[in-house]
Amino acid sequence: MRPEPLPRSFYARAAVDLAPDLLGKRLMRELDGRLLVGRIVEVEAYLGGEDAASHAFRGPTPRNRSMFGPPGHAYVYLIYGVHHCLNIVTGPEGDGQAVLIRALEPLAGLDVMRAHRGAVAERDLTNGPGKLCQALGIDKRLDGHDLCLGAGLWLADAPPPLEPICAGPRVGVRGDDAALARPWRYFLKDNPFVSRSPHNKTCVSFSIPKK
DNA sequence: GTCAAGATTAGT
DNA sequence: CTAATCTTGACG
Repeated sequence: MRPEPLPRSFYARAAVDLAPDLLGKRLMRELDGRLLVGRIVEVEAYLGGEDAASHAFRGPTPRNRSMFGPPGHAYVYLIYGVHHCLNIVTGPEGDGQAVLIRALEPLAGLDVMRAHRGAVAERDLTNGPGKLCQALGIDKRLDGHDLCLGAGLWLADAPPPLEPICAGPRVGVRGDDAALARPWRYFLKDNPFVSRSPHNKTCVSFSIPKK
């Protein structure tokens, strides 16, 4: 049976609220009749307006226009002209909020991921935003893709992670603006599939607020 | 039009 | 540390 896609209502809230909830969820990728599955272990929240590190900071452009569309869609862009990065659009339409998927724990279809990534260690298949896109065959053709259809690319529910959740500063974000230093990177403590970062040890413990 | 920097990665 | 080389914003 096919895992059902998470409903649009799941994505219709602030990125900083959704981001920690994405940890443990399954990222499903259907490619050439194969189902590739990864468990989300690391994410970063990016806001619109007040967040100078967000691509949405200066308003819509041809590249980032899908960020300003309805929640529950993908925002895929090319970084440094080389690597693709996958974001989940969140919040109200027009806000430009999104959550960057930074690392996965590979669960199924590892042979296909290896074919895309070459001869690397299993932990290096999907432990970075560019790496996981390459492993899952995600590129700009999926920019704007609706994640609520349950086809091609979508997210499926899963039990809450057993690992504690850590929060810390976002990777590769610099500047003087106060928002830039906010702990909007979330990852599973001591999970070996989290991308290597100097902040992995100096993390702030974090709990998902009860509903 | 030119130019530098960027939510990255693999390789000196 | 640097090259890979797409997208954007600052500038003339």
